[in-house]
Amino acid sequence: MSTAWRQLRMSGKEVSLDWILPSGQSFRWKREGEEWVSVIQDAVIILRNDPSTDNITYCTLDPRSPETTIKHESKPAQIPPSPPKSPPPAYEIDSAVHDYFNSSIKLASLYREFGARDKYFKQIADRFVGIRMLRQDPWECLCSFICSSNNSIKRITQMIDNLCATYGTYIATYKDIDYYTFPRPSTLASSPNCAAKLRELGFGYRADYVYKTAKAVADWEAQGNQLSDMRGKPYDDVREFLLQFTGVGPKVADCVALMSFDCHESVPIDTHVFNIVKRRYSPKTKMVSKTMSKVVYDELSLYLRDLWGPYAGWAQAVIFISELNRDK
DNA sequence: GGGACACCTTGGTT
DNA sequence: AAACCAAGGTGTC
Repeated sequence: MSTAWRQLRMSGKEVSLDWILPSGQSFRWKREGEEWVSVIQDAVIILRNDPSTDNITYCTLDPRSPETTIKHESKPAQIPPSPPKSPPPAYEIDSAVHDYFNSSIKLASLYREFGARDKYFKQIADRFVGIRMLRQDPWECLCSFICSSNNSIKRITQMIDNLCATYGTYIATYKDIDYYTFPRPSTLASSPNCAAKLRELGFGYRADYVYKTAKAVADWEAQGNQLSDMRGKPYDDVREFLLQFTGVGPKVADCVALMSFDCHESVPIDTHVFNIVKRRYSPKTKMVSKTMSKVVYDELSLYLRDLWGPYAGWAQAVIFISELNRDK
């Protein structure tokens, strides 16, 4: 039913799936017992956490397998079933998974540096180990974070599920859950009544943002561009580029820059980080305002970037998750 | 140019 | 139970 299990040679200190995958970087991971399942580069990936060996193994589903194709007749066949593709060769899956987890970046040394620069980080670091940034597909990341505005992780997840099930391409079923590709911008842009449909799918006022941005990106891509071309450009350029899209403000732009465009210094200031700064860092920042504004946003983001250094965004992820789990 | 204000919808709290 | 608030904010006056 699947290709062979392979090893993601990263220790628990380097990556903790249970912290990273459900905490609002990607909104597409499903937990199945000790496994985490999602789609990377249009292939279903199953990650298995093996605490006994302090290692993670993974495999990909073979879409042609009977076990994974049983459910076809039960779905509305609006999308013509394209002939099942064969799974990508193992080396491609390997490189995709390692790329997705930013595996060449060593977390241990980053934690050391953050701890040395910031007393508060040092204080919480022991309880929040293995928190790293994923390196996500640019369009999926951009689209997901447009949906994140004034919203909760739970509902964002639901919206993205609906989006993929409606506009994505079916890949395979695993443990009774169907997996789909993330729809391309051009698919959304050319789909009739897309914005209205998105509202029906629970997007609320974000439906227009997603549709307009999909159209803008599709047009731009039609001229021979690719979002991933922006990788490697300076943070300010990436940010300016992203801010042109409807539904993208400073916070969303910083998230996408950090999580998809390799801008490791980008520090998104969301409501949780804002709260924790008020509570823990405020005396140092002379930050008195109670509400967010563009100026306050820029000040805070810059302050934390200076405090944590070139990989400040990675420290932000740790702080963010610690705040999400404050009660635990 | 900054500061209210509205915005879809869901889930949790009072 | 009805009202209210917050949720990884943004666009618009």
